[in-house]
Amino acid sequence: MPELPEVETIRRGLCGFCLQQKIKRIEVRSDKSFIGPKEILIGQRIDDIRRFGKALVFDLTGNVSMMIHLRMTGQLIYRPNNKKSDSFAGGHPTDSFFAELPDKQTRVIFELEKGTLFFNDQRKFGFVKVIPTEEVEEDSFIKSLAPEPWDMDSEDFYERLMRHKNSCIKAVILDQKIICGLGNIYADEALFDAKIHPARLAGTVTKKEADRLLDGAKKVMEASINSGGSTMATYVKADGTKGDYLRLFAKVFRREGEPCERCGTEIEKIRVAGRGTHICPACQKRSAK
DNA sequence: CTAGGATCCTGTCAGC
DNA sequence: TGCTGACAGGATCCTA
Repeated sequence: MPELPEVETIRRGLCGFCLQQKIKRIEVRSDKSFIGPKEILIGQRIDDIRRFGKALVFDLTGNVSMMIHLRMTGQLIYRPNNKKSDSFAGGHPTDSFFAELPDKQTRVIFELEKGTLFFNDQRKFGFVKVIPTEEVEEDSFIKSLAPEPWDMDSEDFYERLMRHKNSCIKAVILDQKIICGLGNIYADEALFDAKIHPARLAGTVTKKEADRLLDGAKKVMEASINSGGSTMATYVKADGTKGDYLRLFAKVFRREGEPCERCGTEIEKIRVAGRGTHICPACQKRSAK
């Protein structure tokens, strides 16, 4: 569920809390959520946290890394040993951010020197995977990722769309092998920004529209990253305040029934590519413009 | 090769 | 209250 901006926000946040800490102990509470030998991570120090699309890679000493993918419902929550210090939570927003941990959804616990990192994941689609550091780029998931919008020029993007002429444009931009970083929220927001109906076949998208869409994708994800809190990652102070960042940010996502801020038409929720999809039916016509 | 749908798993919510 | 089905901020696998 976390998309590129959330994962980037988590990366930055966790860097501030976990770098240079040793992993003292790992408790795996769900075998499905942890792939590989956990023993070789014990005693290693966290040197760096990298991001590949929506996946995080923790590089440890000893030439070993661990990839963490949150998929739909994963969360990473850091709690300091000193309860007066700030904690950090990011990922699928639930009350676990503020709860006593571990809780029912805790799948892996990383005990560090100064605190504890909890990997929570309601649906168990996410995972932690141990990989030798020099093989990270060869991992089949990471290897298959397309460039992010900032690293793709508009001609390249248009050509990629035209390779999937008969798929809905929304399905195409959700495919991480075609363009990397968008998920269900930012796909809807980018299509709204570019005034393109999500159910249109990619082959009907003009070059000019593709340019707008690529710009829109950059714009909505940048805005989210720059908002600091992003849409769901959030710093949790000792007094724990909750904020709905998504509502501040999203123009269409989960706004069905509300007026479009561009034209006042009621936002609708439809189904495209098997996913809940939010559009302004007036701004996003089914034909090219 | 592409395109579509089912699937992994758990929880919540609307409707009866 | 209790049941049922739909749905969920992702990605893969299977089928045609």
